[in-house]
Amino acid sequence: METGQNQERRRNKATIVDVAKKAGVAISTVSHVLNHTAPISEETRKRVQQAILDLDYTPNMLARNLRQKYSNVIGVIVPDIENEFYANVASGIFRRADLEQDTVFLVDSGYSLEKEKMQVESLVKRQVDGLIFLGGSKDEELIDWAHKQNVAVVLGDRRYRNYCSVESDNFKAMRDLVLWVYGLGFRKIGYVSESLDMTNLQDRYNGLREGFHQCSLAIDEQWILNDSWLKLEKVDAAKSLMNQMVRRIKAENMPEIFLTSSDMIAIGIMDALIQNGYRVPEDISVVGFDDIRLVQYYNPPVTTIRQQCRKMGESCYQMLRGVLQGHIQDQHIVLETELICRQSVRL
Amino acid sequence: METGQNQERRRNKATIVDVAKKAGVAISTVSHVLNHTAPISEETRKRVQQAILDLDYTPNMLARNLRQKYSNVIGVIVPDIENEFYANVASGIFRRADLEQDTVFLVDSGYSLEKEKMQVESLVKRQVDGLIFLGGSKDEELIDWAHKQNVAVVLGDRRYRNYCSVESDNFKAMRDLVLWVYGLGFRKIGYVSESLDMTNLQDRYNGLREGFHQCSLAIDEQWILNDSWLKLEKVDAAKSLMNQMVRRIKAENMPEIFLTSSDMIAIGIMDALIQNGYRVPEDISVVGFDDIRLVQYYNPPVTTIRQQCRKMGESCYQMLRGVLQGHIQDQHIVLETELICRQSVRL
DNA sequence: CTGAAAGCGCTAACAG
DNA sequence: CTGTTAGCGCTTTCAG
Repeated sequence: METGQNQERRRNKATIVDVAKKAGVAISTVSHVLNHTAPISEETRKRVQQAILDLDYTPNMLARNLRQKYSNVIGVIVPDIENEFYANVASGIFRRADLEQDTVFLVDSGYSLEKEKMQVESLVKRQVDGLIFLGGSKDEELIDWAHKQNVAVVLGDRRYRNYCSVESDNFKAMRDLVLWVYGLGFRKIGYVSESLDMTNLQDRYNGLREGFHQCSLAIDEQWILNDSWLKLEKVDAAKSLMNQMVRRIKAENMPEIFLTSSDMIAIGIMDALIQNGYRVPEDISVVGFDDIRLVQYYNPPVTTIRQQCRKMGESCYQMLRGVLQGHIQDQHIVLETELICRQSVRL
Repeated sequence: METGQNQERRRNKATIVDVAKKAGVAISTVSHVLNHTAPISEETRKRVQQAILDLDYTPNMLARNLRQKYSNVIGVIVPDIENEFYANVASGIFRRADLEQDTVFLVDSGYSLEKEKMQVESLVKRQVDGLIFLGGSKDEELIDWAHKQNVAVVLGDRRYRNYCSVESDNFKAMRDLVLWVYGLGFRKIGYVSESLDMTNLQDRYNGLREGFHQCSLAIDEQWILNDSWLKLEKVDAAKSLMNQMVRRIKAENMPEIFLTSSDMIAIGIMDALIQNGYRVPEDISVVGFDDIRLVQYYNPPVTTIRQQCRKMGESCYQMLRGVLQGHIQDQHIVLETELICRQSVRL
């Protein structure tokens, strides 16, 4: 932004001084009627109110917050707002925050640590009271830094140290899923996931292993895909990766079912499978994760693990308020998931 | 937020004074090394840098912006971040803003004027340089107010007065669509849209009428649905509304094709149609609008009008920078749309 | 109940 | 090249 220009902006905005002058009262009186911070005679209040209206005065929060040491603003950092899951969680935060008097500012880091750093610094420098980190990875230093700068932090869909957090029971979800498909008779089980650099992904993978273990199944590495590419362009990456796998593995050696860490990945896989002549679920079954809107309309509708996105957002916000008020710390909420049976699994 | 608590927060944060003291220099010197606003000897700079590191000092932007009169922050207001269209546009803004040094804060108004008002006021009071309003309606006063408060405003996917705006060519898109389906042989054409309280919706509707006019087709009101409910829960509302229509209108009097103002609505309609025994597109065809990801995976894949969402976001941002720098005003960008033929229209 | 005055943390002249 | 100082707009004692 060009400075010369901007210095012109806001030049003629009315300040509290103007209001005081116009109303013929002291500055502090205006402040008091504004904040109901002292009893003011009906008569002067009226005059002040009128002056405010006349001048179209709007208090400058920067100045106010500079004094007050708190801003009633919280920041939310998401890796990718186009991802329906994050959009849903964010929505939960917004809806919940609307009920209070907080304002929440959302920023999108685009899965880039560098950008995230800029965003978080920007938020912290503007004295937000708290920060909610949704997803994200390898940014632990940043979280610690924010915390050291005295801003309250809450983690959503992830976990780190003893920062307050709320997440799904990823381990249990995936373990139980394995047990379920095992019960259905599946033995050749594949798994496709983003690289395991996020705790939630790691948990799911661990749950998977535990499930395998409980069923005395050995993991066949050739059926396991963990690719970091899957994080950014889930559908396309999954499609391409699955195409490779189909080329690499003969039909009789393919898994009977693919479990995944994300609905988008499941979609990509099914696209590839179908293109390669496999029928879903007759030849190969697929299970998603998240239950985003897309999967219920896919053909076939996708069996998936539903996360309580909205609830997650609401809990994050509630929790943040708790730590802000000082009566919560080191709390970790775990949300139950739910298996949604549709038609992508052969029963 | 409880005041007592918050006043404790940030108590021990280092300020520029601490840094100056520690480095044994004047305050302004610190400021200068921070902002590269005067040449500083290598030696003192080093000392200052070290002090900054030692104290974990972070500049307080509130204080800085209080002096500088501009904040390098822009705000984005969306009606609903869960709506993929807005998420895409927002993403375009974020991506484009990352390239510059601006930080952008997004807020979600949840289609509520009251909430939007709070959000916008909050943004303006915090001295954002500019605001991008995406969608929204009946908030003209608010826009005027923001403008009067000296913040630059740009409108996305809408239009109002001579505020800078960027939107799709909604009129043309819908008119051409009518001509196209007419050319395909369709004569009984229905239309389902949110209520016409947004300029973009109004434009589409006008385009529709113009198309009808050019084809010398009369509009059959019983085939036209404009319901405000469709704004909030598009799919469910559309489904329910279509169920009603099916019950109201005998099969032989149903339209041969439904045009819509949104993909979500198209989905809802198709769901209802299919549930009622109609085949899409054999019995009735449907066309969407937006080309969100969902529709390419629907069964059948949906023919739709693609909007350049990402581009819209990028243009909004660019334009805002333009007006901030003062070399743009009263500019209105119109983005072309594209007809994406899939299988929901009988050819 | 109202007013005067001291800052909050920082920048921007202006001197030295 | 470095230091002094006067505010930015507001809140908040503390007197009156």
